[in-house]
Amino acid sequence: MPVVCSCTNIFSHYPKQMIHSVNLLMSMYLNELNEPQKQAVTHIDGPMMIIAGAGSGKTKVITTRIAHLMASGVDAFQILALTFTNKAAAEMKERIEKILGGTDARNLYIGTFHSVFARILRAEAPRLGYPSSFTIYDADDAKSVLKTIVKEMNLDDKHYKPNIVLNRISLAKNALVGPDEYLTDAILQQDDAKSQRPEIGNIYKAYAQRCFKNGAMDFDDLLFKMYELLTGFPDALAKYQRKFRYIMIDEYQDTNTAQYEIIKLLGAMHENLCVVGDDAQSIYSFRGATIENILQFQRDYEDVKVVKLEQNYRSTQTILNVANQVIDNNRDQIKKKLFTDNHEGEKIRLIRSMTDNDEGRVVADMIQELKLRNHHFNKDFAILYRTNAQSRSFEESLRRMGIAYRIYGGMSFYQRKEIKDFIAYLRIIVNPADEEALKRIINYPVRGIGKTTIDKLVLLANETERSSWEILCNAAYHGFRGNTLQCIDEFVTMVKMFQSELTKKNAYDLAVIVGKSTGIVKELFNDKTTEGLARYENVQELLNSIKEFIETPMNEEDGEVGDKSLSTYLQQIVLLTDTDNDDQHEADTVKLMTIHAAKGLEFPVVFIGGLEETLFPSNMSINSREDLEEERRLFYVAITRAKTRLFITFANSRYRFGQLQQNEPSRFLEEIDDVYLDKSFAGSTSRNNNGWMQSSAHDRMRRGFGSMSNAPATPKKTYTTPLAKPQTKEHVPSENFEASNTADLKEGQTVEHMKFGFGTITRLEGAAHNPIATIIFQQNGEKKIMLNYAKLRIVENQ
DNA sequence: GATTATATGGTTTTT
DNA sequence: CCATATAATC
Repeated sequence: MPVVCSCTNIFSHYPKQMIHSVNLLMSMYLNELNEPQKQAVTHIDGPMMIIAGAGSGKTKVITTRIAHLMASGVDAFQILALTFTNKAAAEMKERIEKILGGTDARNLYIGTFHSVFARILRAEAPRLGYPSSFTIYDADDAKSVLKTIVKEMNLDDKHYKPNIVLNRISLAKNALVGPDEYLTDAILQQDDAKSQRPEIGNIYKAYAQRCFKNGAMDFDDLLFKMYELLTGFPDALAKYQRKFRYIMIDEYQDTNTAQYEIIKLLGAMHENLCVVGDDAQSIYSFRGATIENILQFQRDYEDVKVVKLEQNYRSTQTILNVANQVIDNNRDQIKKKLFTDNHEGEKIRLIRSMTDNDEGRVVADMIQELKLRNHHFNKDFAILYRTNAQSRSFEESLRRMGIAYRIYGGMSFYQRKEIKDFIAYLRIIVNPADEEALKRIINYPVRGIGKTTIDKLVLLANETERSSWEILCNAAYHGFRGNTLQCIDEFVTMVKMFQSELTKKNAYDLAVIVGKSTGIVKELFNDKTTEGLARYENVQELLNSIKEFIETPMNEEDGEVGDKSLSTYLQQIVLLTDTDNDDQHEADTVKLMTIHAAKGLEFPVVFIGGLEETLFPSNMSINSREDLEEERRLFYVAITRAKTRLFITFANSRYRFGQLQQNEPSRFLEEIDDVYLDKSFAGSTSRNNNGWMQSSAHDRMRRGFGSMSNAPATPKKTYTTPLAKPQTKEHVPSENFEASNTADLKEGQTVEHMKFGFGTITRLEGAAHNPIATIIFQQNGEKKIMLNYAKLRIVENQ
């Protein structure tokens, strides 16, 4: 090999004969950068802050900089890069690998705050009194613990709702306030007293104790305990300071106090800290993030190099102008001048519709049209919205049009009941103290350990300061008798068997044994309902995912605790989100997601839905300047996702909690100059008015049949038009359609169903309170109709 | 003790 | 509208 140093592989994709010297080599990838980008990449030692505007090539800069560090002789093992999502981490890894062409990138420590800290905490757990196989509680587990604590403390669960309490505790942890400090902090106590919830501090304390007893940490603990580790154990601090010589932080504007302090500690020895962020895109203050961190960064270190990336390579002039104009209404911001060399592009289209369903239909129509006229693919489109609940109307119309789509976020695969139940078994095997897992499975599948027994168990556990599991193991001693005792013993024997297999079998084989021995798989298999089938498939999918985990070659960056153990698997999946499964990411589907989930992504064509008061901005956020400005930043993020075309839509009214609610157009719309807008679809008295009225009348009728259309969605699957080939031929109800009294129905009658059309009743059955009619429809064949829900019109008596 | 009917209340946003 | 918590019934 003719070339100079160990850094050859970086340039392996360049023709060899071009390679003459290191300087020339470096200039090759540096040449692809603009001036400020180059400055950011080539700065090696000392603190640096990169203010990276939307679409300014931030990821490119970070990845190139890491490659450059390695080219300059920095050991990959000494580089730590922290991101907010697994997806961002994965993308970075991939891009660095591409630049390096070799395997060196494997040794980098790249991951989310939570997953990197979880890994470290697992290695250091004993210092903190935790088992190294500690469980990570997700929000559901945490809320469940809180619920039991509130009950045990005899507090009113109407006042102490798990969501509210957890939020409060979460904010405290993110601000590095422990239970004792919480209880003695006058202001916090005052706040809680004011909101009629004076006991939150005590709940917090009990919650922390309970989690510890259960050998569990919640999401926030992964930060909080990491901080405790670094501050409480100087040798641990020194160890990681030495290890991470170079640290990079992505999305710095979204860091909270805990993250900020941890970074500060880790970076204190070498001060090779590089933070990247954009204050205009700070959208996580509800999670404790504070823009202050960006400002404070310059105060904390001397000689901070500051680089601003202001050239946008993503969007058209028009899109950028609109974004700039909107964000300009915010008072709190670092002034930037984003510019682009891109084309002016088309105007932004503003679309008004009557209802949320119309909004969905218009967007689907528009996508169809653009596909035909401009040769777009499905994957060129994204539909973004403020709340997950908004996805439905888009989903329905895309389905009806036969357009393939994929929803990100919402309930993820691992949050489904059947999956959580199965996983609970795996959790209890690894960590028998995990009360939440035990609670889920102690009587699933039903084995005769009912409420009475469980209540007694919990009482005993609290009295004796032991875990429920320990008590179960000595059930006879603790006074359980007869059939109950037998059931308990059988359960204990089974779980102990699993535990003994833990060291002998790999995670997949063990999971298969669990599925068999518990009877879960068989039970789901025997459930032939649609939902049961979906659940069965989901469990199979889970087993597949475990297998995949086992078979994936081990990454060195998994470091000292990296292994294929069950507990590593469990740790990995709680920290995974729906958005992270990027196996489908390249699939040709329209992408639907919240704006939060869309951060960092870009799409050729973007639709932003629901630009209405009370929704966007959310009515939770209109009472303070800070909150409103965050909503505006959110809008800014949404706008800047678009590369060439942007559509903004809003509806006059939408269904909320099953009721039609009227809304004003969002105040944000007034902040956009008309010269950038195409409002031909937004007029209030346009010719389309007629069409709207008709379609919303149609909507109103369809609403009556809500029960028919919600087939359970299978996770991780792309919806390629389940309704494209409709099983039901659409029927337009007659003018005079009026539901008849179902008590008058007789066999042999001809009836009209609003959806299925005309048919003849062949059979009437079912209990009086739940009568069921079998009807042969002319268009749609035989159906069983629940008369309590369906509306039927008697056409003629036989 | 388990299965099923009824009531209630919930929508920001996420690791 | 939907999901989950409680009450009612077998």
